[in-house]
This record gives sequence, C-alpha cells and structure tokens, in this order.
Amino acid sequence: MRYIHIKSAWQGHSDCRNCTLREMVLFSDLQEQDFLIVHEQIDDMAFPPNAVMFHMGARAEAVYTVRRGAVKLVRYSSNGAQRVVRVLKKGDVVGLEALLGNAYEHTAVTLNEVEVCRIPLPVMQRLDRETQRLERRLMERWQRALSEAHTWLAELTGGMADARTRVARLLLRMRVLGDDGELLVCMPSREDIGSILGITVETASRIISSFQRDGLIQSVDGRNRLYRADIPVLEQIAAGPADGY
Amino acid sequence: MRYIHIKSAWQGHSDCRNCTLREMVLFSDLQEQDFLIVHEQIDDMAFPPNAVMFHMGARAEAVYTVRRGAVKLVRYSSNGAQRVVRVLKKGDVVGLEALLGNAYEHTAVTLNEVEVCRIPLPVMQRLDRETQRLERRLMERWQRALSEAHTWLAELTGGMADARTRVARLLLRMRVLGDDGELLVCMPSREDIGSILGITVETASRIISSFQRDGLIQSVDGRNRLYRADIPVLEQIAAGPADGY
DNA sequence: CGATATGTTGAAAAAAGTCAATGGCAGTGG
DNA sequence: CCACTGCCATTGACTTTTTTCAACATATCG
Repeated sequence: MRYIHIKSAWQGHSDCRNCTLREMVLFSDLQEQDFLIVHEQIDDMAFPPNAVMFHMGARAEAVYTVRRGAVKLVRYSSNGAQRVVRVLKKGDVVGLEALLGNAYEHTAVTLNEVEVCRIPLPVMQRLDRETQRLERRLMERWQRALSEAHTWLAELTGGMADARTRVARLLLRMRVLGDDGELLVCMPSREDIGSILGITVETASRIISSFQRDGLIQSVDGRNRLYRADIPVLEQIAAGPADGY
Repeated sequence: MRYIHIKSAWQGHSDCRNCTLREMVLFSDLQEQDFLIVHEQIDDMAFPPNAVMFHMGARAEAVYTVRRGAVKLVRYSSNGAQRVVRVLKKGDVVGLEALLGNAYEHTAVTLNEVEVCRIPLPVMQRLDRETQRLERRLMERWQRALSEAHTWLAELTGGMADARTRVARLLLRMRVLGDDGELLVCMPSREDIGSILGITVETASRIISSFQRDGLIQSVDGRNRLYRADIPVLEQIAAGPADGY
C-alpha cells in the first residue's frame, strides 16, 4: 500500500544510435546530426520491482522509454483510493504528459525489474525545436496511448463483463516473451489486479486460484511472477460467459 | 440500440478567421497566410440527436470540432456489447485518430442537437506540412483526450465507487450553460448512462429516480433533457459513501 | 527468527443484474 | 381525431455476483 522510493541504479549513457529498440521508439527518424543534441544526455537506468519512478504532481523533468519490464501508472482520487489507469511495457513511453504540462499526471511504479532510457526534458524540447522528425513519432505515441486507454475502458472495466472474464483478458494482455522464447504471462500482484480491474484482492485471489485449480495457469518462476498459460482457453473465457448462442 | 444515419444539414462555409471558438480550438496559432489553405474548405454542419457522425472502422476523411452539443464515442467489442468510452463537448475534437490511422477507432453519435466544423483530412495534412503552428495545439488535444480518458477510468468505472456515486459524478460532468445563463445538467438517456458507467439501464433508472424523489434534480426542459440540479449535494454524493471518516 | 507484507479461503451481507410487467409519450396511419 | 405501435423509463421480486469481515497460511526481509 505504501511505496518505498528506491534509488535507481545508473547503468551508463545510452547509445541511442545503435539501440535495438530504436525503430520501436521515438528516435527512429532521427538523423546523424540530431544525435549531436542527444549526445551523452540520455542515461540507461534500472529500477527494482515496486520502485517509484516519479510521483503524480511532481515537476516533470524527463520522459522514459521502457526497455524491459512493466510500469503501472497510478492515479489517486481525493478520497485516497488508488487506481491503476494503464500498464506500460517494452517500447512504451512513460511520462509523455511532461512535454506539455509541467507536472506528471500519475505516479509511475515498476511492476518488476525495469530498465529504461531516461530522456531529460530539455533534450526533448531541443529536438522538438530543431528537427521536425520527432513530431510524428510523438503523435503516434499519444494516439497509441489514447487507444490503449479506450481499450481498457471498454474491455477491462466493470459492467460489461464479470470479474472472471476481465481477469482472463488482463492475463492475456500481460503476455511477455520469456527468456527461452516461450510466451508467458507476467502475473501482477493480487492488489494490482484489483486496482486495474476494479475488484477486491479477495475476488482477484479467488479467480486466480480457480484458474490454477483448473490447470489454466501454472507458475514457472516464482521470482519474476511468470506463468505458463493455456492461451486458447483463456481466450475463450475472455470472450465472455459461455452462452451457448 | 439501432442507430439511424440521418443526413446532416450543411450550414455553410465556416469563417475560421473570426470563429468565436478559435482560441479554444485548433487554429488559434494560425496566421493570415495559413488561412489561405483553409479557405472555403471547412464546413459548418448540424446533426440531429442520435445521428451517427461516422462509424468505427470507416475510412477517416475529416476531423470535427464541436461547437455545440455533445457527442459520444462508442466502441463495440467482438461480442456485440457496446460501451461509451468518452463524451465530447464544446471545443473538443472528434476523430483525432484520423490524422494517423486511416480508419476511425470508434463510432461517433450525437447525444443532442450538435453543431460542428468539419475539417477535411487533406486540409489538416497540408497545414501540418506547411506550418508548424498546428503541431502544438494537436499535441495539447491529444494530451487532453488522454487525460480525460484516464479520469474516466479512475472515477467513472466500477469497483472504486458504487453506482450511485458514479452517477452523481457523471451528472456533474454533464453540466452545461443553459440559455438563460443558469448552470444545468444535460441528462443522457438511461441506456447511455448505463453504457458509460457500466451498469444496467434498470440500475441507472432507479438511481436517477431516487435523485428525483430526493429533490436533487428536476426536469426543466423535457425536450433537451435539461435538469436543474442541487450541485453541492451531488458533489457530496460524488465524493463517496458517507463513511464518517 | 520474529515481523510485516501478501495470498488464500469461508460465511454472511450488500450491491447490482435479470426477468417481467406496466405506464407514458411521440409519431403514424386510418 | 383517435387507436395503435414502438421506444423509453420505471418499478417490483428474485437471483447472481461481488464485497466485506475475519481467520489463517506463506512468504520475505531485516
């Protein structure tokens, strides 16, 4: 419930020119001269699980692109209740709102071990002024974020589907490529599942337990919360209650 | 449940230079020369209530800015269920996704009488190429849309608050300035309330009825679905169940 | 090794959904 | 003009889902 801010480990300057993620991310259109601006200003960083990358309301100083792991964006309402509004994964940009406002709009917390590139705001602003090549990518990011948010709204929130169905949908969205190339599911904590889907931890626990009993999912790595999953059956459950129509 | 496409009324070319909404909307930074591009290409249009402005999946040909009324964005899931993902009001831009994809991502349906400016895609693209002055406004739009979507997620969806609380929040968000200058609430149909909040029409009806019985809201204009509302009490309900904190 | 989070399970209560019947209102066509 | 039809809203009774409260197990970490 309480997050502990853990100092992140600095991993060295990022070599953006040769970044394997480059085509996925913001800088794919940049040219040689543009990288002079970027030079030595972008750091690779690593965060442990449950680390706060930044707080809602804090002055925005950088955006981050996720290289590994997952990050949750949390909003707190006035009454103290918290809700996860989105989960960002490899290739996503964290803190996009920094470019326009001067404060972050949510708290960003790592779900597991996370590696990011930290791009200071001044770099973004200079790139934005001196080259047009960034604009389009930025818009694509925004559009993708918006689209994701809408999908969450339509598929993951209450009312249209029961909790079991939504948990299945969430798990399907949490698929990641395991080290051995197998497609695995990265299981969030029960509390996070609850905060994402708008259900209690107990309900989340009961549903996950039942999936486990039915052999739909099985832990493969307790540390990293990785599970092997029966995707087809999960998809069937995700499609909704089995009305034999 | 079934929407009827009603031919919209063409209202004449829009005089963007002197538009009263201009500072609110996209073109606030444009200069005299930029309007040559725009010249005579932007139409004012009016739609009756429940008109489909465009369908999800349709080829995107224009974006619209709302001058009057409200528009709902609807998503259909595979199983046919529909969900309202956002409601756009005066000053908002409808169909922003058209700029990047080539298809609309939702169906846009008017909630009441709506007036819009229709900006054809080619105009946007030309402006985008020939002037940088549009970029920033566009980003602001995207950011605002994203922020709104997150707020919906956090405040209007199930799990964090009971249905009664969420209905109160929705009503507060539906405030509009009436003709006589009074602040009124534009009441959506029960079906729309349900589709926005993820509750059934029956539940929506029961809650609205109870608000009415308690004198919290009273109809002032049956046609336009306008209600006078006791804002302070609604805000109290919107804050959450009255736990004596 | 205790202390503190995290996850599991059960039983009872509350919230919301479902099913079914009814009323009102607007538009249609005789 | 009036009966008729279709749509929307309302209300009641009953069922289902989910929450709540409480106890207990299991890990994790200093």
